[in-house]
Parts: sequence; structure tokens; C-alpha cells
Amino acid sequence: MSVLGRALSVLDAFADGTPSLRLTVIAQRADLPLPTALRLVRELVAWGALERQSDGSYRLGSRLWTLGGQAPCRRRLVDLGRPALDGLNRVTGLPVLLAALDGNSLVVVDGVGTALRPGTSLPPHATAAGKALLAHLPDSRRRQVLTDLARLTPYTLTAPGALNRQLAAIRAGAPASAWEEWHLGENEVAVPVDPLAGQGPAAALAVTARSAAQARRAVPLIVRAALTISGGLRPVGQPPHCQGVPGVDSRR
Amino acid sequence: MSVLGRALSVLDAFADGTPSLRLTVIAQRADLPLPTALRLVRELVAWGALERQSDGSYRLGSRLWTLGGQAPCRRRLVDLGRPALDGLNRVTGLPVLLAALDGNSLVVVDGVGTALRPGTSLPPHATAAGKALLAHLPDSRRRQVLTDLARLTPYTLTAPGALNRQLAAIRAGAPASAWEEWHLGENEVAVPVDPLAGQGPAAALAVTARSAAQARRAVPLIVRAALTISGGLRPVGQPPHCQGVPGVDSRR
DNA sequence: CACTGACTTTCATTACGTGAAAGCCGACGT
DNA sequence: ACGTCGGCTTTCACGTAATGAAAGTCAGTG
Repeated sequence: MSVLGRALSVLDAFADGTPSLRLTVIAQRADLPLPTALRLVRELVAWGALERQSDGSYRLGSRLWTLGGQAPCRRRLVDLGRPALDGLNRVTGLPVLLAALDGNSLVVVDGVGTALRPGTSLPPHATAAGKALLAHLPDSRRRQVLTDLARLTPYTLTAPGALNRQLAAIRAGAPASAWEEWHLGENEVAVPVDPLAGQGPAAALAVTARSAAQARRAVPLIVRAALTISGGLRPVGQPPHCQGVPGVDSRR
Repeated sequence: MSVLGRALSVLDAFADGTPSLRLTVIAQRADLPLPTALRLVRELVAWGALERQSDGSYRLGSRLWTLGGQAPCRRRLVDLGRPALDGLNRVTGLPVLLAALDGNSLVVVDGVGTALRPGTSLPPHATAAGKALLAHLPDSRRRQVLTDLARLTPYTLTAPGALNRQLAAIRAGAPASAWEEWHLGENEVAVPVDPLAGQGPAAALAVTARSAAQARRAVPLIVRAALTISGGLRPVGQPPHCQGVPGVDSRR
């Protein structure tokens, strides 16, 4: 493995969200001898990808935050999505959410009025946004994502058949929904953003309500908001949108 | 320079916000021979720090976004700040903003009701949030930041003397303000968050209004919101807060 | 005071990255 | 159609720069 590879696996040690790690743990997680880990960590600290805390442990640095925030793929979604989210939240009075697929999990891109923070991972099969995205995915990719149908509440759909039937309905035009399938007391509806793009929708826009009826009532508004975002996403031309498919280099 | 250093300077090529770059440009900006740049870029793409677009150019990848969002330093500010921002925006009806120092510029951490996106850079000397932070900084660091007092509107304070007098007043307890010093028609007031921390406040909370009077009226509310955030920032113990001082390794 | 565990330094060894040079490919001009 | 140019990719002989075992430091603990 290359030096850079090792360095990236050092960063990976933080990927699970652990706020801070000691050198020894980093070395273990990255599977590197201690001196090597130390050298890499030092260099990452010097650049600002990591920060050293007063107790000697390390955490991800603010320079990484700043740089990561520039990633166009997500940045455009936030830029275009925020006004739409704000408006939707104001009109409905409900928490709204914009989420995208990242690898095999659903990641929150932005939200208004919700406790979920950007970057949080959600189970795709048990959330309305997840279903909205899955429904429009090519079959092969969908199967790839739907490996773990964990039961999160008594209402979670864990049977592939039932889930696929719902996804087919969504593909046919029904709004995606999840009635207490993720958390009890949470009813969500969602609509894909830019659904006709190359490899599937860029994101999904979801609203959470106390009752299914309340959620359903919001659907037309969500659809409008999603269209606004989709419109902005492809101003004139083609650039469909980025996909979170990891490790695939389309061009030679 | 080390391999990792070169790789990081490849990432740096994107730091100015350019959404996408061709290989040749990356090599130029990072000051690397083409084959070297290519190898590094390939490896970064494989990991997900960069993405290759259909036209062959590269951009920052979504994995970097996800990882960067985990940086505790900023993440905690967002986690604690968002509810406070939401509330403050609802009560005042005005755009609110949470910003922190990063190197020599002010960076937007989060905002509600504003067009400014997280990650945007602002001039510290011409914004209320910038002044609130500068005022509580150690002298040496403040001078370091205040190198460029660009005139942005006719009202921008460009004389070090006048600015320092304002900063002294702020340090003495006055709320920080900027009356059309950054943009015409924008009047801001700001209050530091966690001002007693080691190296200066963690962030500043600002509100923008059409008139100075309107902004001033919001001050008590901002102070309360800032206290809420400060409170959450140090639940029990000491951990003051991270500083964006680049390249300083406090411990040996 | 010896011991442990976490971190740091040193240094002989060589693997790995280097970059000049040459090859490839598509775009453009005539 | 053909030559040309710019941008990208591959190759390969070379030597720098990364490696990791071993030894050293230091704070905390029994």
C-alpha cells in the first residue's frame, strides 16, 4: 500500500464519527505500526486535517471541514435546497429534510426544523427519503444497497417482497412514505429530486409529521419544492448529477 | 516535500472554491510534474476525496464532505447552534449567522434565513461577527488577522486606530456592530460565544437587519441565544474550544 | 522503586515514488 | 485528408524518502 493510502486510512479511523482518538487507537484502526502512524498524523496535523488536543489525542481539523464543505456535489444541493427547505418548512410548519445516497446508506444533506444534522446516516429501507431514492435506482445498485433490512420498529418492512412492491408503486408515481417504520410517532413522505438523472435521483426531499394524514397533506407542496430544486440543479445543460458510487472510475 | 504533502497540496488546489479542475491545472497549482499529479489524483479518486467527471476534470468528492462534516470543532457548534439560530430567527424575523475564525478569515459555520452558506469566507474587519471575535483575541493574534483592511463600502473602517477603539469598546462589553461596513443596506450586531475560552471566543452569533435601530433591538435576544450556546459548549469541564490557528502543535 | 503503557526518536535498509522521455488520442485548422 | 498541437497516460532506470525494529523517554500506578 502507498503512503497516501496509509494516510487516508488514518483519516478513515475517524469515519465512524468518533470525535477524538489517541495515537495508539489510530494505529490499530489503520493497521499501521506506531512510528508510521505518528509520522502521518503529524503531517496531517501540520496541514490542518487533524488537530491535536491538549490531552494528546487527535480529532478531525477544521480545515477538513472547510474543504469538505466545498465538494460541489453536496454544495449545490445545499445551495439550491436551503431556500426550498426554508420555504417548505415555513408553509407546512413541519420538519423538512434533504438526503442523498452515499455508498449504502442515506446521508442527511441538510434539514430545517429537525434535530438531524447534515452528515447523519439513516437507514434507506426504513425512511421515506430512502425509498424515494431506491425506487429510481438501477436494479443492480438497488440490490447492492438493500442488504441489511434491519427491523427498527414493529412497522419496519423487512420482507424484500413487500418493500419491492412499494418501490414499484413509487416508481409508478406514488409519493414515497414511511409510517413509523424508522421511529414510532414519525410519519414521513418524500419525493425524489431530479429523478431522471443518469444513475438515479440526486437526492430526496422529505417531510416528517405526527400523523400520516398530516404528512399526506403536504405532498403537493413537497413536489413543488422538489421541482424547484431539480430545476436549479440542471440550469441548461446535461450534467446529470454525481452519484456516491465508491471506487468507480468511469473513464479510463 | 513528502508524498503526503504533495497529495495535500493537490487538495489545496480546490481550496479557493473552484468547483472543478483539469489535471493540468491541478499540477500547476500544486507545483507538481504531471505524472506525479496524475498518480496522486488517481489515488484520491479511488478513496473518494476526488471525483472524476464525465469530461475528465476532477472535483472534490462527497466522501470528503462526509468526513469534513465530522470535524468536532465545527460539528459541536452546528449541533448546539442550530436550535439557537432557529429560535433567534423565529423571534426576530431576521437573518442570523454563526461564524468562527479560520486562519485570517471569518468563516460561516451556519445560518438561518440568510443567503450565506456554511463555509463562506467573510472579511473579519468589516462584519459584526468578525469584530466580536477579534475583540477578545490576544493582541498578537489580532494583529496577525488584521493585515488587510480592505475598503468594501464608504463606511468600512480602514484606519487601524478607529477599528482598535471599537474593539476596545466591544471588549469592555458593548455589542459588536457593523453599519453598512461590509454591504450597503446591511446592519449587523454580533455577540461572542464562549468569550472566556482560552485563545478567544469559539464563534460569534450575528443578526442582520435593514436598519441599525432594528438590529440594536435584537441585542438582548442575541445575548441570550449566545449564552445558550456557550452553556452547551462546555457541559461540565474545561475543554475551552478549538482555535483555527494553523500549523501550531502545542504539545511536543 | 520497579513496572507498565503510551508516545517518541534513531537509523540501517530498501521499497516506493519520481519525473524525463516517449507514446497516445482527440480536437482543430487548412 | 493530413499535420499539428495540447492534454493525458505509460514506461522505467534511478535515488530519495519512507519504513519499522529497537531502544529511549516519561507519566502514572501499584
